[in-house]
Amino acid sequence: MAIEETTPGLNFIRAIVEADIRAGKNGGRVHTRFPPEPNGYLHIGHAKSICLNFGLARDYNGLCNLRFDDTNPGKEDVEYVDSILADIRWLGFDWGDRLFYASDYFEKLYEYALHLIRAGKAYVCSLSADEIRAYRGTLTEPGKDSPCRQRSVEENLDLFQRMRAGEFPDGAYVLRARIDMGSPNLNMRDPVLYRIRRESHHRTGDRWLIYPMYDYTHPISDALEGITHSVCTLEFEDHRPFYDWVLDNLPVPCHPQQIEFARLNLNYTVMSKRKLLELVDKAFVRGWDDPRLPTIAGLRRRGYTPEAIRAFAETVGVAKRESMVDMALLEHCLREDLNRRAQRVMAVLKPLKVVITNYPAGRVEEMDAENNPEDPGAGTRKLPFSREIFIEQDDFREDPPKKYFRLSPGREIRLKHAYYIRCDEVVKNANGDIIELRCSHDPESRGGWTKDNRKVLGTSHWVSAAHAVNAEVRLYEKLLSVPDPAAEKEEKDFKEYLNPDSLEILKGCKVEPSLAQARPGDFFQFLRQGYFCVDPDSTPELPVFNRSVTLRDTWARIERSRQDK
RNA sequence: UGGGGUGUGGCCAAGCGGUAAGGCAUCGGCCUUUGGAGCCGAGAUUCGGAGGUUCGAAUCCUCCCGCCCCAGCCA
Repeated sequence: MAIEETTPGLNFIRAIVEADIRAGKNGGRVHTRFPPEPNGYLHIGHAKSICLNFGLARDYNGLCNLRFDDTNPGKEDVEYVDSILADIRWLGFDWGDRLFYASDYFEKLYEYALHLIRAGKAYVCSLSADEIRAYRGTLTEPGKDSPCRQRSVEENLDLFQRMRAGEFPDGAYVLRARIDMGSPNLNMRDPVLYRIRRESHHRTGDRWLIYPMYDYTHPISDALEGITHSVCTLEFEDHRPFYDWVLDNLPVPCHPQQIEFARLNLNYTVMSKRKLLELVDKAFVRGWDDPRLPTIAGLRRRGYTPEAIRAFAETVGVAKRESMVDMALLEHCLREDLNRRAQRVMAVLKPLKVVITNYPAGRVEEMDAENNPEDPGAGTRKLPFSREIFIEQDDFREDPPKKYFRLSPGREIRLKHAYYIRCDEVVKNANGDIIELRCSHDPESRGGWTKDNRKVLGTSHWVSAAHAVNAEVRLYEKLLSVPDPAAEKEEKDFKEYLNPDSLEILKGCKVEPSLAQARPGDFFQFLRQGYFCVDPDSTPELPVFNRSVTLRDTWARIERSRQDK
């Protein structure tokens, strides 16, 4: 694994793993696995688990398998396995030749089931789904034994084989573990091991008519692969006694240890597969890779880097308490990565024309611009400057408020890498809209300096009108308008909280000429605005940029706090 | 009113009997040809609450309270 992060501090799982290594457990071996079900796209929460499992293997000289938990054919699809493979690879992890599918083990799983039946530890039950539920009891009352619990081994064997052979319709029988209907842990009240499903499986086709349940499949799959530490999320804590029961009652090669941690929750977004699927299916977003979604595909299209996501996964930590991580932390991780690496470029999103009246018409100067002040090795490039330029509409106020350090009538600012300009005249149309500024430049300020060292109010980005490239820019905001719909007073459907302003498409943006060559996947810092990446929709005729994250914006904060008052 | 977990500043999170790490966010200041970046500084007399043990407790004990998960032939 070519991951460069230094070994992170110890979380409780690493503490367990290190203690096991010290104790010589598993011969000092560490072997984890990431076990997604191919029924949806991976999201940032999965990324945390991926980084955890692959990171454990990386840091303790171990291995991490990728295994698809594909035991429910009705919900699963190859589209999902393909996307999952691509996303994990993109995140920077490598499972080597250890790509497995639970469906690879169907035959062995079946044989193990036979073993349980012969040992009197599993039986075929003819109760209906409703009856099983009724017999299960409740949280506070014990369940009742199924009348089928005493079926003979021979009859169970015969029935189970015939279930496989397809002699019965869906739902006619299930295979159940015989444990304890009085257990306070519902998962131990004779859980279902196999159900009949006449469904075609994306890998095994129509070979199977019975499918094993997750709780039965998972421990055996782990054992067959020699997993040492089986890391999963908190909701499976109650399942651990059954995980152990399966392994204790079957002649499996080893007994992995299941360890549970709290899943990641992020505010202002949705993380459940069900909700993500709904947003995609009902076209609230443009697809699984919509840049507003916390899916890996969406984050990638948004401009997130694998490095930023990995750093985030390390930073949030691993623990057992339910938590809600602030989206600002994710954004911070992206900024930190991109600040070091992104080339700075000039892009005017909402253009305002400026005519520099004392600059000769037809003259073009090539100004030197550094590509990245954080990285001297990034070099410089030439920017054409001419009499007519565009600046940002936000960089001019006819009536500037206090602390506004930008252009206004009579005031002087610096055009980054170019000249100082002073605003002499504001041109408006019949509606009173400002359509043009007439300014004069100081020829002595070429490059953005003057000998007298006088201070200017601020520095603006700009682009030469004659040389600018037209572009489309997509601005993204939070997916939800509230941090946590579940915490709202009124219980509404989560879709009620979708932020109506999560996407703003800007046409007619003006970007510096070098950006005509930008390719999908390239990322930049649009000076003073944020980090942007080239969208796959981009064409040579019309580049399309996605805003990945804004720069920290002190002025915006001042204005916001003024509004609050 | 069964069982399993969990409660440390706004959000994460260390800490495992010796007197509250770190990150994000926030607020000041410095610096700045990005109101970016960077740098410096501020904030829990306190660890869900109440008792107790101890020279000493976030860490041990007792009781109480809050929150999460479990009654799929989903994972």
